[in-house]
Amino acid sequence: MTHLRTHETCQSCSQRFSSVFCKAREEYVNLINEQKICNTYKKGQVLFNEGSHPFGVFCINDGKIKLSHAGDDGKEQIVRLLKAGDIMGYRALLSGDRYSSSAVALEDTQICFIPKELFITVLKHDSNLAFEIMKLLSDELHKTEIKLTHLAQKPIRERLAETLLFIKETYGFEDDGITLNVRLSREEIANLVGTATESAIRLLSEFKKDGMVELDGKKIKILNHRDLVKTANLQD
Amino acid sequence: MTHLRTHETCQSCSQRFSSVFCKAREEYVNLINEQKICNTYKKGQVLFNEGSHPFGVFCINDGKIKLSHAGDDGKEQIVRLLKAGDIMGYRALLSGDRYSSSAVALEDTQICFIPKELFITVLKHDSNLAFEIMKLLSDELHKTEIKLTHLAQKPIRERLAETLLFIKETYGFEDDGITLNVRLSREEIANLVGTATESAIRLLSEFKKDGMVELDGKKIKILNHRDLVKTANLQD
DNA sequence: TTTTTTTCATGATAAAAATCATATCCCCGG
DNA sequence: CCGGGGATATGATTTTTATCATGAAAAAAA
Repeated sequence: MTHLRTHETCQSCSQRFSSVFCKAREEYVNLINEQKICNTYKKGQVLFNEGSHPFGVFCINDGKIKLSHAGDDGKEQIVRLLKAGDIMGYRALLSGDRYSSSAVALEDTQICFIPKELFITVLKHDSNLAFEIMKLLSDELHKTEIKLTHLAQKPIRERLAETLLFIKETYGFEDDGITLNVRLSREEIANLVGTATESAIRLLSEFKKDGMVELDGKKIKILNHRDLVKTANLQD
Repeated sequence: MTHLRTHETCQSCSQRFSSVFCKAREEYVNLINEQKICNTYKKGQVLFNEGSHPFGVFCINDGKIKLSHAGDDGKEQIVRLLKAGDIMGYRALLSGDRYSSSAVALEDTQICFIPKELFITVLKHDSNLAFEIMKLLSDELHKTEIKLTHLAQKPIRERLAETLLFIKETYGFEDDGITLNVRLSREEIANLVGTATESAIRLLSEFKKDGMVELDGKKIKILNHRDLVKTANLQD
C-alpha cells in the first residue's frame, strides 16, 4: 500500500466526470482531494472483509473489484462487479452497519479512500450529491431485485448467458472487440451465476459447442452475441 | 378511492414517529400534511403496476401490501412485504425509472400519497430526511443481497423456514401469539420463497408433520419456533 | 342452497442440477 | 525444464426440484 504519484488530484482524476462525484460542488471536490488517501492493491488483495467496520468510502480510480458475500456454508456469492469510476463501501456506511460483503481486487487496482466523516459532511451539505447517492442505491436495489427474480425463475443456462452479457456490459471487450475484458475463474463465474462450478464449466462448454463463445483458459470470446441474447431469454 | 375521515393529519398520524418521516423537520411535515392525498384500497386492489410512471410516494397508514415483479415468463416474484409506517414508490422515483414492481393490497389498506415534486423538494432541503431515505435504501439493498445469496445457495426447505420467520418478523402474530398475522395463499408463499407452489405446499405439510407449524386454511400457526430457526439454518 | 371455480393436497414422473469421481491441462516455483 | 498443485473438463450417479395428474376441500358465485 503505497501512495500513488500517478494520481495526484481529484480535480484532474480521470474519473472526475464519470463517477458519482461529478455532481458534487467544486468546493467539496477540493475538500475531498485534500483528505483522500490513494492506494494500490495487487490482484487478489482484500480491500475489506465482510463483518468489519467501515471507516469511509472507496473510489476506484483504475482496476476491477468483486464484492461478495460468504453464504452460511462459506460458499461465495458475488453480488457486484466494480470498475473505475465506481464507489464502494457506502452501503454499510449509510446503514450504520458493518460491511455485508468482502471486496477483492480482480486485477491491480488504484483506489482512493475518503474518510467517513468527510463523506457524511459533504453528503449533508451537497444535496445534489445526496441525490446521486440515492439514485445509485436505487439503481443497485433495482438490479439486485431483477437478479433475485431471475435466480428464482430461470434455468442455469439462461442465467449463465445473462451473466456473460452482464460481464460484457460491465467491463466491455479487449481491443479485439470480442474478448471479455476481465479474467475470472470458472468458480467465480459460477458464484456470479449462483450455481455449482461444474455446472458453469459444463454449460460454457456447451456454449462453445453451439458456437456462441470461444474459450482460451480464462479468456472468453463472445462469438455470437445474438444467440447469447436469445439464450439469455431476456424480456426486460 | 374515497377520502378518509378517520385519518386527518400527518401530525396526528399513528405512524408519525415510526415512519421514515419521523426525522423530517416539523415545517416539512406540515407541508406534506397540506398536500397529501389519503385513500383506501380494498384487499386485492392494485396500487400501481410494474412499468407505469411514478408520480409520488405512498405512505402506508394501515394495512399490508406486497410488492412483486413479474418474471419474464409472467411468474410472480414477491420482492417485499410492507406494513403500516412503511413508504413505497421511492425507489423508482429516485432512479428516475418506471415502477419495477407492482403493489397489491393484501388486506384493506389506508394510504397517503405524497406528490413527487413535494417529496423531492423536502428531500432537497431536509438532509436528515435524505439520510433516512439513504439508510432505508441501504437496508433494503442489504436485505435483498442476503436473500439473493440464500436463494442461490440454500435448499427450499431452509428458505421456506426462513420465509415463515420473515413473515413473522414483518407482520407479527395475532392476539393468540402464535398465528401469523397475515393471510397469504400457498402460491404467494411460494412466490416469496422462489419455488413452485406444489413444493411450498408439500414442505408446509412436512413442517406440520414435524410439529413446527399448524395449518388451518390460510392461517399458519408457529408451534415450534426453535425448530423452525434450526430448519432455516441461519448463521447471520 | 347448490353449483362452479379456485385453492390445497398428494402421488407419480420427469427434468434439472448438484455431487462424486477421474483425467487432463496449465501455470508457477524450484 | 521439470514436477506438483490447482484449475478445468467431462462422465456417472444421486439428489433436488419442477411438472403433470388427480382428487378433496374450500371459497365464490349463482
